[in-house]
Amino acid sequence: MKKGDHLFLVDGSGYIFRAYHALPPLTRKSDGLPVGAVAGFCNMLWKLMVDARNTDAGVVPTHFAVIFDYSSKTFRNDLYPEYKANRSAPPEDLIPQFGLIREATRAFNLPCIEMEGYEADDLIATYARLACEVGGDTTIISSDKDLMQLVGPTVGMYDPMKDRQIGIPEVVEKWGVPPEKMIDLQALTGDSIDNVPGVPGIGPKTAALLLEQFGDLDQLLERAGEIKQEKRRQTIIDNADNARISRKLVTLKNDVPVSEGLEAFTLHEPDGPKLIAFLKAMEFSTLTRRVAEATGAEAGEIAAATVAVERADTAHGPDVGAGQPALRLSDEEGAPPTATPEEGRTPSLLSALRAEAAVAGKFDAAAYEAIRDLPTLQRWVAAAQEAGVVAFDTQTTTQDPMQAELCGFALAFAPGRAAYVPLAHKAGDGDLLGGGLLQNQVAVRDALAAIQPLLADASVLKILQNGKFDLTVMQRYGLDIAPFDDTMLISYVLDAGTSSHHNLEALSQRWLGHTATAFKDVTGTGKSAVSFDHVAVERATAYAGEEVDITLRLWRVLKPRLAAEGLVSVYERLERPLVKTLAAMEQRGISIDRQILSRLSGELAQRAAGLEEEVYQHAGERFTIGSPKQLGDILFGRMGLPGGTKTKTGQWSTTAQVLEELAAEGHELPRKIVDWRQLTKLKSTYTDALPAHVDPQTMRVHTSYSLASTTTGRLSSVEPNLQNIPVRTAEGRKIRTAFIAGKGNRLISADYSQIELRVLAHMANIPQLVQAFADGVDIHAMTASEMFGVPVEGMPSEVRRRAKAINFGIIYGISAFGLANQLSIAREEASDYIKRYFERFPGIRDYMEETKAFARENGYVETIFGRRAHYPEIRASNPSIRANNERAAINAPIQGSAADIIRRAMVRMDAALAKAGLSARMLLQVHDELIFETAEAEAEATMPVVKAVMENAAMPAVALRVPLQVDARAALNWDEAH
DNA sequence: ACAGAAGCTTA
DNA sequence: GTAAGCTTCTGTT
Repeated sequence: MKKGDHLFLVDGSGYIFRAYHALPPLTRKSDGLPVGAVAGFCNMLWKLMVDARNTDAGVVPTHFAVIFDYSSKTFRNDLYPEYKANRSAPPEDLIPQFGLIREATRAFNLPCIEMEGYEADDLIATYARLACEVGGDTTIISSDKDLMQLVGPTVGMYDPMKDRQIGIPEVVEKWGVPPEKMIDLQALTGDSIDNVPGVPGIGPKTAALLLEQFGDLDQLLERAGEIKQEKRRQTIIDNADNARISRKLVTLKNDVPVSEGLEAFTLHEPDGPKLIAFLKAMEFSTLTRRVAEATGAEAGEIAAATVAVERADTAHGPDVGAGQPALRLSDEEGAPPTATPEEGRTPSLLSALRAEAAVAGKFDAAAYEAIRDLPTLQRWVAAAQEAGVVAFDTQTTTQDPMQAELCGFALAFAPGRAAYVPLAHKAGDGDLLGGGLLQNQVAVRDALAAIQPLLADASVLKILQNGKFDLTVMQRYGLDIAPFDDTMLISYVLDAGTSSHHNLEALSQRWLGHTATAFKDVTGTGKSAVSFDHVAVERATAYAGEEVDITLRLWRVLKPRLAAEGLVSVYERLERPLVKTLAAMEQRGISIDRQILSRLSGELAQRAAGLEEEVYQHAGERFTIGSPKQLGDILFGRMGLPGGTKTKTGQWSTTAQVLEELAAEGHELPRKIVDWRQLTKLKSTYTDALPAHVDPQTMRVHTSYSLASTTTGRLSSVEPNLQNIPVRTAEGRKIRTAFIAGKGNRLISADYSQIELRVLAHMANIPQLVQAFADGVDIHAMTASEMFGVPVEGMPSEVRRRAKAINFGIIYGISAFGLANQLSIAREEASDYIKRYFERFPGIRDYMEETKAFARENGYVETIFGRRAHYPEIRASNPSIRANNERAAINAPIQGSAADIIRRAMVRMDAALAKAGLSARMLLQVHDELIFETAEAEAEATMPVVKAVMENAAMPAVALRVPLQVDARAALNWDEAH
């Protein structure tokens, strides 16, 4: 072990008890052998080995050992015979698991360390010290407070069950003292479980206070007479000896004469077949599958290990886990694997190795080459072709790919080996109109001709970051890019939810430990900003070279994780193919009628102005109506209306809901404010903003879809957002009439009916819901009928409305508070509804509880198609944060599965239309709706094809228990088609 | 010039 | 109660 290495020490004994008590259901193998703690232990080890770099610290172990207690008798019993004397025997069903857990450790190819006369904690202290002396770092896998005295600059702790790092600040936060004072604190507080006496009546808060005051235990005992509180003074004086003996008991021994050195802990690749044999013997099917996927082993071909388990009734000695392991694998233990070339590594180890190497790799901007002539470019193309993998990135005049003009492009075929090809950089300052083209640049036509064979070469994988941008730009210049990988999307598939940003800067920081040069630092900001073609070529080369170098290195780190974590098919089927599909949709754009919008804008302006005057009349003064602060002061301050709620910043809330309630009580002003807000919202966000987005060349509106900005797998739409065009009110729908088909064409809108409830019915497998969807009945009416016993025929609309709100609530991870809010009813009443619902649909409650448990266990949830959404705060101790995460975790598989289904439809759509001989073009996606434009004559023939693709989109990957239903309509504008 | 809060639009 | 993006106002840089 050397400087920079990282040692992981797992507190095996501590973990056994925690895993046992944290897993409520008694997990047993089919023969009745209890294995819950073993399962928890194996999952934890696997997660640590595969995912270590996902932790906040982003550390990867180079050395690894699992430490156990040998027996309950240690040198501490010589100091204090009562030490741990009142500890009761372990629970009966835990006893056989001690040996199994040691065997599990060996199956993982990890050293299993224990020593007579010492506790695991002493061994951990000793190894942490040894690692520190050779310059290495240590992470102790435990949350035991007894180990916190070891925390320091090179030693941290990690709690795998709460996914929490424990460093110096966390110790101070929890105990009020730094780690080096933990010994004195424990000496004062004692420990009833371990029978460490301490000083009676002194708890952690008081102990921290005293240590703060006196510095340390010796000072405290020496100057105890200075303590002001009489009773406290006396007990400390009386118990000084107890405190001293307690200190000896809690002080960990860091000089145990250990037999194994740190070299023995070097982390080896797990032996797939051996591990799988053990996991199969334990009947851990999920983990077996994961390990098989990650190690490339064929689980079906590996026989379960034969087991001989020492049962509780035959156990002997104080600690049944001690001594000989209770279980032997049938096959011989192989020799530890020696260093193997990279090609032989499993994906999980490969990605770990690469993550480590990537952090170590240095960036040198001066090493990037500016390609100034065609022969040099051709040499680079040849080198990239030879490498088979090349990162590619465009530099352009604007961020909008529909407007962007190419300034140059960059290539990298190995870490540190990057070049930039300036094509259109201009001379001097940007003020001078058309500041002439610089000399020594390859002509755009020549450069494109040179690069085209590379970008189209089927044997060369192009690595892009947010490839939709580069693909769109290059397609506008007539070039296609295939095949390609997209590092942004790989990161999104792996880490949706763990991190909200998958842009180059964030990924570089996280995975390479490298702060990427900011775009703004190159082009300037605000008024003085210039477009990239006005950046000096040398500077541009440093920037563009760095970007593409980062992209290539990220790919090397992230790509193997897809296989290691079983996410290849999500990436290859749901993400990567959508890049091309969306690029095409964005380039097509949609036609809008600017006259309609401009006329609407005028009307809205007039009506808003009229309302504005009336508002001033009623208020008795002129003020900024759009300022909630001023409005709140006038309504609830000066006018003295009964104010309802305050916002979290203490301002009066003036939401539409509050104003509507006031209006219902007969106040006129709030009504006018609500109306004014609606009109100005429509005007500013839609009628005025949309025309500004019409592309001068195409005369159409081109939105941009973001593939990686939601946690659940939905797309989002920006600049402009075409996924929130009004529809609910008549006034708002007028906006939709401005979205029109081109001359001689029709728009087709096709939307899924109740897709999320159908997904829920499938996932939770609820008989009544499945039947209702099979029968094609009104699902909300059916729900109401089940809940309230009201027949569907002649059902009052209010009853159905309530059931509908509950159905939506279920999808959103229902709470009584939220449902009460939605229906404007008392929370108790909402609570009753929910109770009644769960009585009628107990499977839904089970499903929700199982989803929460899965999320707590794994930190993420999965869609039907295997997409993951991470909720790292699901185990937060703050009940509000935890509840928020639980609701989100319940919603994500439902919303995400629906998102996956429409993604699958979109990926297949263009080919299906082409195959049917139809010319319809897919233009927009609004979560459960697709908008097409087609020739009028083909509209009728197009709809059944679209419907079929959408309704069968889950197949063949998943056969849903319920049919999907799609409604399609054709019309001249979006309002009528919808 | 930018950031956060409040509010409103969609599925 | 889920998931988003955009505009306005307001206070800070």
